[in-house]
Amino acid sequence: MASRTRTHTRMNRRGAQPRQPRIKDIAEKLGVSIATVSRALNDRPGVAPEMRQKVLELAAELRFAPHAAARSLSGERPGVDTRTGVVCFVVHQHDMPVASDPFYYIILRGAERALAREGYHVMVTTVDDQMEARAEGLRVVRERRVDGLIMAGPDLEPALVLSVLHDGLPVVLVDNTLERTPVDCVMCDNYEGARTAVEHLLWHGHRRIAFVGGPVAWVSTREREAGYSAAMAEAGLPATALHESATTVATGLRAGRQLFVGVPDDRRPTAVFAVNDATALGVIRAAREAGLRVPQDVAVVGFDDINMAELTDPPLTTVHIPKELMGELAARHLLDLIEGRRQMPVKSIVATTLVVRASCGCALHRERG
Amino acid sequence: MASRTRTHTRMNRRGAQPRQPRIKDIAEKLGVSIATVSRALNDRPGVAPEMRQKVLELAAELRFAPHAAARSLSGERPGVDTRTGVVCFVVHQHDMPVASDPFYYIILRGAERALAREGYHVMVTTVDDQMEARAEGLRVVRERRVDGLIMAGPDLEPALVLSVLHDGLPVVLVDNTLERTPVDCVMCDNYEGARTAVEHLLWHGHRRIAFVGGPVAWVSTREREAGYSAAMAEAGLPATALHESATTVATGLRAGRQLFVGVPDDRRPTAVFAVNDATALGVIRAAREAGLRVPQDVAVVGFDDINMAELTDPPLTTVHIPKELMGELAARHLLDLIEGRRQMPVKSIVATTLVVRASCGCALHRERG
DNA sequence: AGCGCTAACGTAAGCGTTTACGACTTTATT
DNA sequence: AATAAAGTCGTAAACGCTTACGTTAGCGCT
Repeated sequence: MASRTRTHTRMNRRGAQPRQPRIKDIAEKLGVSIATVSRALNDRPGVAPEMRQKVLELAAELRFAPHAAARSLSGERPGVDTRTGVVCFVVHQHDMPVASDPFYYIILRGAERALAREGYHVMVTTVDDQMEARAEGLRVVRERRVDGLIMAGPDLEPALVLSVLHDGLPVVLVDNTLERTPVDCVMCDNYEGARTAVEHLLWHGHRRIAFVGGPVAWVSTREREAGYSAAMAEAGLPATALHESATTVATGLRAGRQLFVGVPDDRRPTAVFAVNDATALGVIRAAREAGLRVPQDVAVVGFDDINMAELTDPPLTTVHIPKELMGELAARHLLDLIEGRRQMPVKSIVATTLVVRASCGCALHRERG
Repeated sequence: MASRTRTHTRMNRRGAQPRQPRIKDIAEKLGVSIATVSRALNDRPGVAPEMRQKVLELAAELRFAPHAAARSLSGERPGVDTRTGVVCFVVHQHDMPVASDPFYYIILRGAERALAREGYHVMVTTVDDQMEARAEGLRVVRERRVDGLIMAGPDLEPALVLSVLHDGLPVVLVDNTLERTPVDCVMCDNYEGARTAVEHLLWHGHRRIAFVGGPVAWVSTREREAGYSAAMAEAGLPATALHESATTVATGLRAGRQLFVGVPDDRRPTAVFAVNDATALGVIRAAREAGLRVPQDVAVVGFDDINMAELTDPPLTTVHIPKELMGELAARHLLDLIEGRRQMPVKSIVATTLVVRASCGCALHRERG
């Protein structure tokens, strides 16, 4: 029960300062009742225009801001708006060697901006693997009465998602889905992105193209592999897929070694499609270790288009994911649910685009090596 | 007044589900008063051990979680703990061409973990340049009664910081300071880091070393430039510093062009110390454009040690900043202030370390080009 | 037996806000 | 001119929780 403990220090730390104005202060200065002030501030009927005007002016002068906690507390009655104006962004972090992957934080930024525009605040919660989360659910949900959640991460515990869904809370998944479950989600087009990437490698003339993925439990791995397989099958070529326990430079390196060392030239893949950029970079390293040149001896394409993809060696050809847009979409979907504008869940898939740089061999084609 | 508007939809969206248990439910089932339940749950004296036990068991069984809003509302009385258990993480984003820099989000992650450990929740707020922030202050502070703030970003509006300080709220600055103001802050050792980096370039034999920085208004630029200047002065060499309007690949590129194109060989710098990694990578690009090899013709050292620094071309020699640690420290400082364990502000400076890779020329020295 | 004392619990007020309802005033209608 | 209707505002209860204070029961003591 890792609950915030109330210490012996029970002083109101703001006590020294003049405290923030309440509607009571406004009411007294205007000689009216607090009900009138509340109505005026909330644009409710039953207030004379001049009075409303006076209230708003005084409120602005006093820099009045309604006490959010009191406001939503007061609302906790049947038939009344009960929203808190707070949304929780949950990101699952593997306590693995910290991928240090800012992927989800860029999504967070996109979501935060869209939510702030509508007056909502965002609470961030990271949950890690052996968290007691499964046992006690999300504390933030039960204690803070958040209005909804955006959940991101490749291996969200389905039980966790289902538990908040069962509580009737609006949920939007990002970069993940839950089969057979009516839940909103925002994905990028993993399948088409992968397919396009592989087709590009095929266009380059490659025939032995390998796929390096993460855990099959991850949706992104499965969908990207499906796109890869489809492209290969269409070209009448066999598919060979490797699966690693994560998608980091380290796992890419390991997979790359498996593909390159001790493998005869005529069986070694001439191109690799990696499930993400970090993996791709690991594969490139492994190729170098094995004395292979990229892209001349092995072409490599990634997925994600991380910040520095154009500055790697060689500049990485990769499938761009519009991360901020995904965050913004997730926020908008969530707002639709919270404000009751929609009942049926929708799954959004944003388009990806192949960003052609050098690691696929295009620079060679253009005679600019 | 971009306030969350209450729509016409005034339904309690959770109404369908059985609502969460309140202490009243526990009290009724046990045939005691709510006061007793509250005391038992909060470890206050005046409850018989067996009764306390029964309350705790039933609470666990019902998955009871105290309503945080009600709890802190109830506390808003003189002489009583008024904390909300919520801390706000403010990050200033320039609405410039989106640096897309996850720097502050990695700090956020570090902070969030440390805060969660103590039972606090984190609210994220981004403020941008022309925000009404200056006019109306931080909404989240006034409405949500957060217990404290961690503020990050190179150009935090001092007025904004001062306004929350004036409200008596605990504040910790990260990667920034406020001169002549008693405020906690967590920095990395910009001066020593820069100095060490430049000394390394001097050790390589370079004499014409340029500095490419961001706005002088930014503390990081000033301190790193100071370290650079000190090292140069000590070596009896003149310093030449360029200042750009930001610290991105684009600004690095622009500065690099200024340093390299149309400059005679004997006046061109043979090494560049860049204020951060993005800038360094821009400089490297500019060098390439000018037909210069890195590190043979121009050595480059950065600052930050971004995720992909070892995978750039060439692998970037840079000064490592322990970002997660900075976030964790900021969180701990803030908790000290909130819980009243400390009055005097402290400034923490975490050590940086030079990570030697190839862009400084060390690979050549080791005869491993 | 009477006293004071303490432990255990109940009662009720209060935190800041919203809103149902009622009271009063003004205007419109007959 | 009487009355209904509409408009404006006040009163008070409620949201879930904490806590000051009051009450009761049990104890040991003289």
